[in-house]
Amino acid sequence: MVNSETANASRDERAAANFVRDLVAADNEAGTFGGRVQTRFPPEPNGFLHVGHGKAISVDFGLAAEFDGVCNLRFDDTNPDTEETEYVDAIVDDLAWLGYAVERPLFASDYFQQLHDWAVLLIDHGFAYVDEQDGDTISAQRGGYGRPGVESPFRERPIEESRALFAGMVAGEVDEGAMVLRAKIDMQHENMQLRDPIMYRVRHASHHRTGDTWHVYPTYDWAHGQSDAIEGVTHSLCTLEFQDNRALYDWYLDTIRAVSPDGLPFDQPRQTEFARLELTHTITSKRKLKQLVDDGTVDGWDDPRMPTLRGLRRRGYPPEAIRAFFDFIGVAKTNSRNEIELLESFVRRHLNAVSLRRMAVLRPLEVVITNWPERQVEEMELVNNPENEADGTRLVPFTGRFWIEHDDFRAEPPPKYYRLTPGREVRLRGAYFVTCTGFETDDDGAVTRVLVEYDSETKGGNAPDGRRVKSTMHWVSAEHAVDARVALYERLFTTEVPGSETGEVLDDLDPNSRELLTECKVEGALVDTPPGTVVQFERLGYFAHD
RNA sequence: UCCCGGGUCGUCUAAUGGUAGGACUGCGGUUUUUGGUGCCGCCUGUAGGGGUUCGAAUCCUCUCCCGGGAGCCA
Repeated sequence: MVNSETANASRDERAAANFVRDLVAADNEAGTFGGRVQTRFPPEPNGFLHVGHGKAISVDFGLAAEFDGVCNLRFDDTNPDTEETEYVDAIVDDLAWLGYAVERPLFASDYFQQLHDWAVLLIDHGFAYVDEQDGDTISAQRGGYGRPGVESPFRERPIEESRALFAGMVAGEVDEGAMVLRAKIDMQHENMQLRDPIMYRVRHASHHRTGDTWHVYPTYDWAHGQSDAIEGVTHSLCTLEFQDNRALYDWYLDTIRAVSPDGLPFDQPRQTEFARLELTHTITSKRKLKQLVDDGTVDGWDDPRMPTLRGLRRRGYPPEAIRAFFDFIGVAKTNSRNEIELLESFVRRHLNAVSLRRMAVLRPLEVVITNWPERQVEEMELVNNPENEADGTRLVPFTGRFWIEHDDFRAEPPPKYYRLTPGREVRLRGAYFVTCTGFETDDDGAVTRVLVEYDSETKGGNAPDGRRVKSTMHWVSAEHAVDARVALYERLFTTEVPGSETGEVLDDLDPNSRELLTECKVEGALVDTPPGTVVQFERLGYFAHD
């Protein structure tokens, strides 16, 4: 079950817009694909998945699950120059983390032979030809928007000649760039995608799966629709920039069907485009992310500041929250940019419901209870999760010397400051009321130690006489504090493109975009528990133990 | 310039010919053993002009604006 969230998914009674869902439902009603629903998620294994891919995954897998259908993970590994097995494994891993475990991924490269045979069929029927012009020439002949293209001088060459030349390409007898196989469609077509697109190019690179078996590799367009058809995909969902490719997608399938002795053994899949995810303050350009990794701005693809799925994972984003976010924002054709705050709100909502609370002091300031019995240690019972009683309580040691947050004391308080200040009584969470009786400073006047007196009648944080305090503060016993490294997210995005210390490498980022990385500081902290869990933390959002 | 998409609060999204609603953000209040959480409230929107209709965000029409498209990338 993919959509098993209850608390998180029901932010709005109404389902978010999902025109693809409506379309699939309509197809089912009309019996278009015999009630069958099959989708696919087709990443190229040339990098790590980021949050933008997450939406596509959610759409592809989520929709299939919703209609009791199937969603394949199919690697679009048609370009040996850029693809590596390392990425295949990482993508499978990220998918599983997001909640979509794939038992057996598929590969476009598994269809290379079939694709080749279909290409030969198209040649034989005069629908494809070998062009010996170079790339610049072909590009120039394609024409422009509103300007017709020019037909290649090789366009009308004899079928036998194209067939022999293509065989040579396949056999590895042709240099890279010397020839391509092109579909013969229409050089005057107003849709540029249909001006004799390239089906095969020569590459002598070793492919991550097929090794040196092939010397020709299919282009995206020639591979995609047929791969869908071979697998029995009914709904081929992709992003908006492929809208113009749909005509070609259909042309290839229609043409193969027309010239095949047996036709195609499946219903023709239908491509539908939806808007990709854009998030404010978030880079999803693979090139720019790679730049950040390569120049050491971040520690790697899984750096918590990265918008990659593995970055989000280390950042402590629960996959359930991410999926709930995707459900909420819906699927539409409108070009849109979601605010990162909306994603964060889902993260907070989820974390608030499930996180075990712990106290942690980031910038410690020592506090001494002057009337505390020497060497006395008490165990205070604190609630693990106020949102869920079942999470129980824990015992936290308390002594006469402890740390509080530096910001929680002010020698000279500004107006409306309710925390510790000379003469004021506050509550130490789950422990005692204490009243500030003084403080010590160093030569520069900086506060080094705060002195308080405690009221022994207020154990647990309640005064028998019913008096109240304006503020409750967290603390960690100095004697028992555990030193931890935590990844801290005070604000979940950066405010500006970094300055000189990291700025140079990012010159080609738009300096006005304010879209860079999530602000993330990895800091030392004194916590009341050993590392190991994601916990929510007062005022700061939340943190994850490193 | 040609083709294809798309325009509802600041943002995302409902309303498919019948009260323009929700969430996020922001602001204010309230509760609270963390200034968190919760709860309540406020703010702001149908790109524009014509038309059809008792009635239009919705249908027609013209205009404007935004996005994508001329890799041997995907």
